[in-house]
Amino acid sequence: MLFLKRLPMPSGRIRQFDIEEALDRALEVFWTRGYEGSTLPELTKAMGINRPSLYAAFGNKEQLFRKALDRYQTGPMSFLADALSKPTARAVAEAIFSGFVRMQRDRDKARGCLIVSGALAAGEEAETVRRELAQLRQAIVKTLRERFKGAVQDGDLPAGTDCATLARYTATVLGGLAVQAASGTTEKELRLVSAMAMRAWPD
Amino acid sequence: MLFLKRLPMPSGRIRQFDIEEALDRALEVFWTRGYEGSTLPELTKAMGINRPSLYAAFGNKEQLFRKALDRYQTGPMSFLADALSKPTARAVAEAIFSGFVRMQRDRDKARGCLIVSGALAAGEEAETVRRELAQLRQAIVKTLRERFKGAVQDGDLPAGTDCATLARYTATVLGGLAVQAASGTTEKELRLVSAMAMRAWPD
DNA sequence: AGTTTTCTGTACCGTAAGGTACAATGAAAT
DNA sequence: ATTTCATTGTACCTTACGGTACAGAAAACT
Repeated sequence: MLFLKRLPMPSGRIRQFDIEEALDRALEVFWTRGYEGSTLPELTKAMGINRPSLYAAFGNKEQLFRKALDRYQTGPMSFLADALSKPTARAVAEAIFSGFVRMQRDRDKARGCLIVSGALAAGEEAETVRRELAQLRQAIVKTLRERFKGAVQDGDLPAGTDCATLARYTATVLGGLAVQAASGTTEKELRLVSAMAMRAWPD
Repeated sequence: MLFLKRLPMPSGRIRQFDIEEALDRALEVFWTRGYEGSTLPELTKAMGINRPSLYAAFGNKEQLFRKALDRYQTGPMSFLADALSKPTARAVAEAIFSGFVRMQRDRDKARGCLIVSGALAAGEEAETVRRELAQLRQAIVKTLRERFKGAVQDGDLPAGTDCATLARYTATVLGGLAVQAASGTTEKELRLVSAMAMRAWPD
């Protein structure tokens, strides 16, 4: 006899907080402080929950960071994936830069980019997170490269274009904008830099 | 009656280690781990000294970091100040990019740039260091802007050039290269990106 | 109603962080 | 040889970290 798994009928006390809202608050802390710089007291205070609730809902600090990172990519950073569907390679890059610059708007403490400042250099205990972020940055380069290769086949980009370098240049400017944003550079200034960066574009 | 200050005659046990060599080792640790990620055990082990020696010679962790940062600027990063004396604005930018790329050569763990990855986002206790690094990054932009303004007056750059944006673009690419280097991008790849970045240059 | 089950809050655990007291060491000065 | 005094090594301090035990609270099931 087979027993069907009862999916969502746990009984017991229901969660007193919204799990996605708490995740947004955690994201804000990680964004501002980085992975290592974010402490459990600061996280729990920002999330409005206590420690055992955090661990029950998210596992531990590292898993919480990963979930916040996912939410970052599908939320504030969603312009990146969206940009890929722009018609031309140039439009893709423009959408990425302008999307990032716009994302910095009205942001108080959490300036820059979580994928960059989450853990650029870190201690031994944060090595895993650091390495994962580095891989993610490289994965973004790879995605861009594939997109640009398609653009060459479409005749959008000139034949013989170095798509790998074009992708790395795009990622480099994006990362550079993140560093600038974290240094207090204003939105308007970032926009001017983005426009200048596009002058390097082929054609 | 005036007493002359006896300058270098302390008697007592002499220091058993070379203070500049120890500083170089500390720099390597900060470079790899960032300010927060560098622990006293790792620092003292790398420096080959014990804790009281470190505190006697350098003050504390924060002051040690500042001294390592100074040494970084006058050592590995000296190409930046040197680049300013290049004859043209374009040559300045080229020297900065190629200097940074060359600096990454033969570097094992300490990839990237201390000014960027030392403390991009950090906890409360590292706020001072983080802010100082952000100011330093902005100071670099200012220095470049002044250099480029001079280039306009020399007729090297076209009249009406937006020197502030040009300076910020240069710093953005440099910061982006630092992020890329910290992500494992190779020297050759960085060189190609640098060349592409120069395509945005005026004229 | 009572039982079950999950979440919440307090209070705590072990560990590691940055920093220091203090006695021992050893080179220079007398 | 003795005194002097900064450096060295051990051992320790306080504090804060990430993580958890456990009892109380509250919603669903019987």
